[in-house]
Amino acid sequence: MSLPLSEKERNPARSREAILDAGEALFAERGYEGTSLSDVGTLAGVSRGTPGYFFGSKAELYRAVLERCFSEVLEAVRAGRARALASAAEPEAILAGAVSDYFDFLAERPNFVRLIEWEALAGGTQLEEVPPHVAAAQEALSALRDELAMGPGMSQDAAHLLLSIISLCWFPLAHANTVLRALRIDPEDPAFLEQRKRHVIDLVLNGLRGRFVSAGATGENDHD
Amino acid sequence: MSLPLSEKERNPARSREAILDAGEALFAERGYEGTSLSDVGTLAGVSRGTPGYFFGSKAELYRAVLERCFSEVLEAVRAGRARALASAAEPEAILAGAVSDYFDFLAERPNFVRLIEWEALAGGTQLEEVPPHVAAAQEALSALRDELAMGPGMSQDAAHLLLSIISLCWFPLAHANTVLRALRIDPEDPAFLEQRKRHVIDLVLNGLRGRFVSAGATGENDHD
DNA sequence: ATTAACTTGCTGAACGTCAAGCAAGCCGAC
DNA sequence: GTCGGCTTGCTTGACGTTCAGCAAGTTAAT
Repeated sequence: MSLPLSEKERNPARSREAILDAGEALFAERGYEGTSLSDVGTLAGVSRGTPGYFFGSKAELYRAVLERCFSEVLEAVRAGRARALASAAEPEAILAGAVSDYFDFLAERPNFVRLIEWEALAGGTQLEEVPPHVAAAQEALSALRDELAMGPGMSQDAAHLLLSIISLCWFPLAHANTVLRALRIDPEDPAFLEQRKRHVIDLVLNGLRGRFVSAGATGENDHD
Repeated sequence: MSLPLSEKERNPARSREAILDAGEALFAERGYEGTSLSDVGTLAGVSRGTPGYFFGSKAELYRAVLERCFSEVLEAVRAGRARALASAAEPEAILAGAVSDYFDFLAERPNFVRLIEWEALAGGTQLEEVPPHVAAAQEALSALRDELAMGPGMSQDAAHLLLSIISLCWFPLAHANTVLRALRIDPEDPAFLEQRKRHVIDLVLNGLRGRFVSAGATGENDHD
């Protein structure tokens, strides 16, 4: 009979998790170079050397953090896709809902956004070796193609649309300290976030209707 | 009479410039923490200590790099605005041209994009103290408001539209190594860039027409 | 000769990694 | 049941490297 493991006992599983959590927080906050294993240890409540003991090296700890993060993302993509497939709503409403979900997903995961921003600057070399990353992107792309029932000729359009959705949702989160601040926008303001989400969805839907739908059936975004 | 200053003579102005150039390249490539003054000196063709001699400290060199970068940006914004004011074209065409120009501007300045990405992750604390940064954003916003002849009630819409334009142009450049690679897009491909630019302009124009313009006058983007 | 434009040597701090050490649990022998 | 040896979890000290900043030195221009 194993008791719930009091705070002070040995517990490798909990130590591992604590180190992963601390690593995620610190790598997201300060980047790979800006984070020392000593800091990770301190934040995790273990000693200087323990992160190295469990993960072998700083690089491997970093990769483990990325891996765990992207598994969560991939899961979310699959869940979203399943929900879309099961839904009886029309494509526009489904797309609007998906954009809304993605927007919220990112807004709730600043660590994820920042980790990828660091990776983008570092060249994305670590990211390539994290399988769920590519899988998540590819599955999202397939889902969008399927949902929009696009012919093979329009597959480029799906990629562009997906890229635009990601750009629009992502950028305000990544650049709260630069562009948004210069524009005197407070990214914490929930009113801004709501306006923003609506604006993004409108842009995407208008873009989707594009040149072949007249401007009659607008004005209702009945997602959420 | 001063000759064109041969390569080896002393020349503080040229050394300063060389150090600024090297600093810009290295800070953009590796970030503030990842760049050593020794590296800057080597790339600038001077010794280890010279960057410190001219700029006092690493932090001040960094700020000087940002300052020079943003002066260029501010100049470009003002030039663009002047061109728009002098143009007799209709607002849509002017907006399309401005988006196209901004798109190209960013694509030609990877250092600028990367410097700001690093700043975004560092909290933007240095950026705040670089006056041209805020000025450029504010002037771009005013220009957009003026151009679209927006009433005071729609000023939020102008900010959102500007933010969207920036997001759409910026993101593919910043995330060539992460999202684009996962989507199997080659960001170097000129065909992609052209498609992308068109897509962004279409999104923006469709978004602008929004709900009050019918889908008749589309299909021609006669900018460039 | 004096000043400005550099260069070189040095110092102290920070960091990743490795190796040694210690303590807590486990397990079979008795 | 307890004792001795072994493994595992974790800490601490040490080494080599890197770097920013300073100080002292050296060379070129005026």
